[in-house]
Amino acid sequence: MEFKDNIPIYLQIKQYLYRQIITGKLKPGKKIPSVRELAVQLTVNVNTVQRALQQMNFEGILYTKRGEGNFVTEDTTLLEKTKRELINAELDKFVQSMNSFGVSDEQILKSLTEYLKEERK
Amino acid sequence: MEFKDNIPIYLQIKQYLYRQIITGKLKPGKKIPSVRELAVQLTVNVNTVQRALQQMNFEGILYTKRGEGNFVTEDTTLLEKTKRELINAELDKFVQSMNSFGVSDEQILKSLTEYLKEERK
DNA sequence: GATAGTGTACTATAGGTGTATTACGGCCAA
DNA sequence: TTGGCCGTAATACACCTATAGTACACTATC
Repeated sequence: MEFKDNIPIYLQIKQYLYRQIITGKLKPGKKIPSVRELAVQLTVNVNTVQRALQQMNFEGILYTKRGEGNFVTEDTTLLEKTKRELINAELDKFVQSMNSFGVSDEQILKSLTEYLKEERK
Repeated sequence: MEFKDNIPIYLQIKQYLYRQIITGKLKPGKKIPSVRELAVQLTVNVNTVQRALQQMNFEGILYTKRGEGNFVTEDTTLLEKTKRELINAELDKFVQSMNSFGVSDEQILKSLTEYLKEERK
């Protein structure tokens, strides 16, 4: 996995895992790869993976069974809520950013529509 | 100025200045506040400001007159180009992010439209 | 020339991040 | 019980970021 500089890797791992979970690639109640496996797979140190998992554990999106592994929460309500929140945060960031460039709400929609058209080529 | 953790301050300063320039709050050819002034204004160390300015200097968006100050470039073509690039980068990030959440292009437009409606309340 | 304001450079220090390594304790199946 | 996975913890090291402080060089102005 490639990591951007300027953003801590453990945060990028969190993002990665959140996306895996939200898109259903990692399913509720299912075991996720072990810290050592993830460390190898992401070419990162075990400690770095662990920091990400610890936080996600704290956030309730994962739970840990010592000696067994980490599992995706079965709380589908929380999962849905998390997804909505993440999407909303993206919208927030995006609109705020565009506004700070002096782009009005109407222009944002226009730009995005054009962009999506361009992208499809 | 409030800074987000997890992103280097000097990068946030760059973003801030880019936005000031792009939105015309800092005009082409005009002197920008001195490093010491900015440092106080942004409650940050001089060195941190300087790193941001150095990079922007290198990028051509600013030019330095030693002993006088930093000035916004008069190359309006570059300014326009920069603005387009920054906006495009935002669009890129946004769409990519939404896609990674399993949101299709059509859904993105829908979500954004709804979001903007909500926001206006 | 003196002064004030500008950018620039250097050192030292502190904290966060990431790595490498070692070690310990829990779980499970052979 | 043993061996092999698990998560967890602690340590030491290196790097980047940010701060603080000091000093120097350049410019304009009086």
